[in-house]
Amino acid sequence: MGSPGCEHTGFTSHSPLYISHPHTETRTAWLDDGEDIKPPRSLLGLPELSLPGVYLPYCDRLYMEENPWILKMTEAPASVTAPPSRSPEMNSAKPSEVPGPPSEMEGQVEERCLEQVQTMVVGEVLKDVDTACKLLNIAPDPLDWSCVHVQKWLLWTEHLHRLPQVSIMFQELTGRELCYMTEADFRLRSSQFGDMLYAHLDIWRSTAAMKARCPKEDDKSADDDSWSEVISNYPNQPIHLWQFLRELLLKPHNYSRCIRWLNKEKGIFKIEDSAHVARLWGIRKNRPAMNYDKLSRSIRQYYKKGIIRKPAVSRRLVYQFVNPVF
DNA sequence: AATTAGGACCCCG
DNA sequence: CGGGGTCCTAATT
Repeated sequence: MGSPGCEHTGFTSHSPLYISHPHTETRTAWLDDGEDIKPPRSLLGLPELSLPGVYLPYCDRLYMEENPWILKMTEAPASVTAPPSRSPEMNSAKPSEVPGPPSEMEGQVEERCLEQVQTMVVGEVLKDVDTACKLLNIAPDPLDWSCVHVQKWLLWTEHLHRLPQVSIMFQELTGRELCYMTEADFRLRSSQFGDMLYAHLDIWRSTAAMKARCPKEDDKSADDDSWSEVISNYPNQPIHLWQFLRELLLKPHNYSRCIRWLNKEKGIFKIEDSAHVARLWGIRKNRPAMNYDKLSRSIRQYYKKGIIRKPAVSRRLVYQFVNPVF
């Protein structure tokens, strides 16, 4: 009876982001889009996040969420196209729109727009790195990673981009060692995805560098009450399943598609996508074989401990925190 | 076919 | 020892 979760937004977590302008035309696409389109080489090796067309490997939900700037950019001479998916009508239709040579003013407008985009992109990247850090319980700077952290990050990246398991090829490597590897080294370990992983790592390093440079740049954003909240301590404090679930629940922006409150006051929540939640838990615990069967077994252990129970009216995939202190 | 409930056993910090 | 992970059986939805 229920419609499965994916509908509300209309985009999938891996819709491509399109940005184009007269001089640069960049399209990013996710690997499982079928054709494997990669960002221009020049973008991959960049030490900084400064680019006109932006490759955003792990900003999954990035700006698919009807963002204002997309509209702005559409009005500007430089056109931004954000095809919702594969709708054939969208692309080729309008010959009248082909712009002449850009005037100077148009160039300025364009630059400003690009600046805006960059700023927002950087913000999003920072946010996503932050989220990943908290979920994985790893430091933002790859240089600080242990072998375990490296594996977590790899699992995470694989998960986010639906890569096959390449993490096995990077075992026994610390973050520092990883950072010293060249792109060629990466490709040696995975001929198909090495460069991609290299690019992702590069973004993390850039982000860490940026954070180091301007450490006060915390987004004020009100919707993310995540900064102080939660997540206790960095060191490898083992996290409990119920804590992890609570973390996900407290980040509806990122995870409401797989787990959400039915009644926050009473602590009642529903797992919308059991497989996804299990995967996240597996990544967090470095247990690639985790699945909902096992996760739910662990939840059931909480019954007799009085941490989680089934609500009065039992429904599938619905649980309740016994002491909802939120 | 998925989910639920719990028993059993094992591993690890 | 506690908290899970893994595997399994049986019942329920």
